[in-house]
Amino acid sequence: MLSVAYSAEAKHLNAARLAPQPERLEELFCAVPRESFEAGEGVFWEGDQADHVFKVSEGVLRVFKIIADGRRVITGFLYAGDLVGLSLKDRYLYSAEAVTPVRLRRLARKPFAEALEKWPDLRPQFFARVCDEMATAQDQMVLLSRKSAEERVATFLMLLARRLHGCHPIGRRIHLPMSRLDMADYLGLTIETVSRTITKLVARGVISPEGRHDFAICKPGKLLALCGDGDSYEDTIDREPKMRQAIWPH
Amino acid sequence: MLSVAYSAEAKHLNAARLAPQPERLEELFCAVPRESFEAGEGVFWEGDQADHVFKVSEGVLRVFKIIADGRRVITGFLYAGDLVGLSLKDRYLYSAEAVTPVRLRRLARKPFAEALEKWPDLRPQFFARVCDEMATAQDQMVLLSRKSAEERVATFLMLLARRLHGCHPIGRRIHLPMSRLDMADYLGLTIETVSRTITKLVARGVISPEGRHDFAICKPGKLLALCGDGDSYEDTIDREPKMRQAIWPH
DNA sequence: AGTCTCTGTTACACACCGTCACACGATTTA
DNA sequence: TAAATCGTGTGACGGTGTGTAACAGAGACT
Repeated sequence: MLSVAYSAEAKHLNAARLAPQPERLEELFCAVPRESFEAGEGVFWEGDQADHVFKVSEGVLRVFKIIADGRRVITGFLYAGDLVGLSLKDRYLYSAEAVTPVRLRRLARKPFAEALEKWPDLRPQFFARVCDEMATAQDQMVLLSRKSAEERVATFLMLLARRLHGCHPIGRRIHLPMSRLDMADYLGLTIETVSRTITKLVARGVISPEGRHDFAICKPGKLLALCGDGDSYEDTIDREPKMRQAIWPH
Repeated sequence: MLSVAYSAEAKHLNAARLAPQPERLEELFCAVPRESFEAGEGVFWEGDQADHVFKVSEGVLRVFKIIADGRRVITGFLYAGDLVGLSLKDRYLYSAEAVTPVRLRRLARKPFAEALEKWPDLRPQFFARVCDEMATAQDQMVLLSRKSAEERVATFLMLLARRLHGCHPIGRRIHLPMSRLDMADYLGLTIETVSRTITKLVARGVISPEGRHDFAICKPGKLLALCGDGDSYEDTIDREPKMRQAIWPH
């Protein structure tokens, strides 16, 4: 199963460990075939032996934990380009399911780890990924700990807007591929509260619906203000596209 | 400033980069003198140039973020042995202050990073640290997202009990060095709710106060049940002391 | 001792959000 | 076509936790 579907990356025909030095972490995944998952299908489960690292190439994934009474907490949504399973425990810390139809590439830990050992240039990139994940987790803690329902929803919309901003430099449109329940479990709210809050934002003209899962941002400034991030040093202007190169290890 | 105050570690008299290969990550910090901070004093601030990595050797630190209206979110408490500032951004993601009088060792990023490059055996340990931090953050998200006030406080008490458990294998006593406000900002509650909830736990005989900042756990089983972690695969029995060695990179 | 300050506790009214219930539209099934 | 199912929106209602208090205790200081 060493054949590669994606011909543009055909220069890496061999298994990752035999390939020439990759410049980018993502290239490690080019050597393995893509797998497909239907919407709702599980990729791995919390507590499973954590044998693989994944790279999403299409679609959206949700990662979540379940606690007593079946309460679910979605700790993140993962989009194309994101890596999953980097947390270096022997077992997965969370479960992962496809929100939309998903295509991803799976790499066993061993070759992944060996690649990191072998090519030091990859390590800063890897650190940067883990670091971003940590930063995101911290922001989420802030959201869950101290933000109101409205601030949570606004923050979520801004998050998605920024994410799409990467693809569509213009365009104030957001697409919400996940259900209201997913949003609720991500934001620490209920579906009803999410629904009502969105309705309220629409009523105020901050956003405007274009179907159930698409919205236009009519007042970006207002939406940003509603996030409640009136925060220390973070500037209001869009930061430059995320540096994927870690600052250190030098 | 190469002299070392702590004579028991005098074998590492030189700067970390010149020292013999350390077996443990912590040893990197032996070469630098300890600094002292009074209770309430700041160590570094969110947004500061992240030039240093710290190891707490005595006392307790709180790390936190501030958002609009001065709302504060404490993302963690750090005890002796914990490392701070590992997140690999160019700027600190959070601020750090001393809860109690604190002594810590500070290492510039450069020698720290160089040590990681030079001695591959240290990398798994470093990964393990970051990974633990990630796992803790996830648990905290669960707590903040879906747990009731009582479950939050119970979880917090169990956390501290387990932490002290490392030092005192027996003894069902917990010491809360931080104020109720700190607890509240960590648990996403208000001081009043924290206070009320503790009172309730005392009234039910689950814990019993021994001064404002010390409690005895009278019914450990009950307290554990109140945590709401009735969770999938996590066993009820105490896990073996945390592995500090990462499973991989092998 | 007496006073001041700081932290923690308790009380009560209120707000936000969760719970429960049902309606609506879209899609699937009989 | 009718019925069922699912995701979603909206309303009424109530509970958990909040906010504003006042109060109690423990130290620190004169």
